[in-house]
Amino acid sequence: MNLRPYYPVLRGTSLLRGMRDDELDKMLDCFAPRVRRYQKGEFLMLAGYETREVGILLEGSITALKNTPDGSSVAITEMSTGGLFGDVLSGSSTKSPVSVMAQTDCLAVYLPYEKIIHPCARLHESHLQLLQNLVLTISNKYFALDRRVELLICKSLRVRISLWLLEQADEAGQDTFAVPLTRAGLAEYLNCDRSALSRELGRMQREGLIETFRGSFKILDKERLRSQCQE
Amino acid sequence: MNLRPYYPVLRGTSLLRGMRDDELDKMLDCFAPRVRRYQKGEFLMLAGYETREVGILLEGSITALKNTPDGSSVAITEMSTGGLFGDVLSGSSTKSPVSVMAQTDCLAVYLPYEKIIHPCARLHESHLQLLQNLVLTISNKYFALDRRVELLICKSLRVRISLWLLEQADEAGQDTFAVPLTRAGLAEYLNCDRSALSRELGRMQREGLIETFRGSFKILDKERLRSQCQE
DNA sequence: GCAAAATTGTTGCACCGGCAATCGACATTC
DNA sequence: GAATGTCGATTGCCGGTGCAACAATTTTGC
Repeated sequence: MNLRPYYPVLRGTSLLRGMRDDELDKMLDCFAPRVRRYQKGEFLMLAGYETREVGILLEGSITALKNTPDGSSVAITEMSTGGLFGDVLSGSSTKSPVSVMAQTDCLAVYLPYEKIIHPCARLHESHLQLLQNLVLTISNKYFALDRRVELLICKSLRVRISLWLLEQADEAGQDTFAVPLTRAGLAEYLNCDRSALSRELGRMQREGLIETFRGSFKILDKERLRSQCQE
Repeated sequence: MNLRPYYPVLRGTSLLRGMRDDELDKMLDCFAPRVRRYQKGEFLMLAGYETREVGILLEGSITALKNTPDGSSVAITEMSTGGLFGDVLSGSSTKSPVSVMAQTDCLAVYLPYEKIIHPCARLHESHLQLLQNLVLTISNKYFALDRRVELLICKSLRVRISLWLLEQADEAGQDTFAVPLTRAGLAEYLNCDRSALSRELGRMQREGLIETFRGSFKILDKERLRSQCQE
């Protein structure tokens, strides 16, 4: 299958960021990737199985589901066109802790991990860049998870919220920002009850620390907010 | 510096697992690694800085410290000879979230990340293995952290303990096992108070679920223990 | 433009678990 | 053997937060 029409998508991924057409040509020639179409609701990946391929979503969107200890499953991430999945997994010998389901009809291409990790003898410069990108991608996911842990181990909800707000503001580069999260979603990320989150955000507003409206947040007193984290 | 005396140590690391002498010779020749000695209490790595080297501990032991939001720092890991540090970090563009301190006098060798990620033109087979090992190492750390998150998001302490016990038993391959953790250490991992942990373990013993003595645990009723995790 | 569904805020209640203090069992050192 | 330090267990207290229920508002679908 000719992947050229999808080169802009591929270039947008953290794995193949900024690669030129001729570079992609050469690499994809090496990889001989398989491409597959899915209907909404089909599974691209099943929890409990190993995988030796890195998937890139060319069309549509997907949901990652994690099986809870009690048998049901909860959504943990959503990804749209250009999304990468199986990247961490294919490099490890672990069985997948998540299933990946097609949220809409979609199209995915799979790069064999063996080919990625074993640069061919021609040793294309772009392949080395790809390797670096792979490690970078995985490492960044590691640190994202690490920050999450740092949030989760904070005992009081007030601290978790404060840390999260400061982190978001830092990321946004300004003290006013919006996030694409509902209250329920934020509560889940912060691992607390939705009503408790509302309650605490309300308190923090009354104390003049922040202002909130839906997904928008404004930090009014950064210093005092930082001091909330002390314990 | 001649590293030959340390080849057994290097072979024991997840990065250079099982490499033959001649392979190590060739690779270390490529890498031109630096070696440095530290006195007890010196820092091998400082939080807040980037690093572009993977460190391997050749002698002695080290402690990884994480700066808490309130300014102090807590120990999160200890490593002895053969320990690997900076592996995840050097592949990312993140600033180190941890400092690494020499717990005893020690000796470390540093492999430049650039050289690791850019296999030289001679394309040694062992270098490709090294790359695979690097990705494997980082991926495994990711999944270890992922399991930690899964523990932490469980609301009740009873569930967290039950999950942990089942995971440990699974890892040990039998229902009786010992872990090198004090109660305080376990409490920290499970993110709870030490006394609360004792209380709950006591309750679980009275209920006939488990038996504990110091660092030893015995699961008496695996089925019922699993059912504890339901909510 | 209306009904249904989703999202958010609010509040009372109950209870889990953090905290602090105390005790006993052991190990280590002088 | 006395002194000291480490580790685990126990207990009373009470504050934070999960839970359930309901109201207010916005969004979605037809």
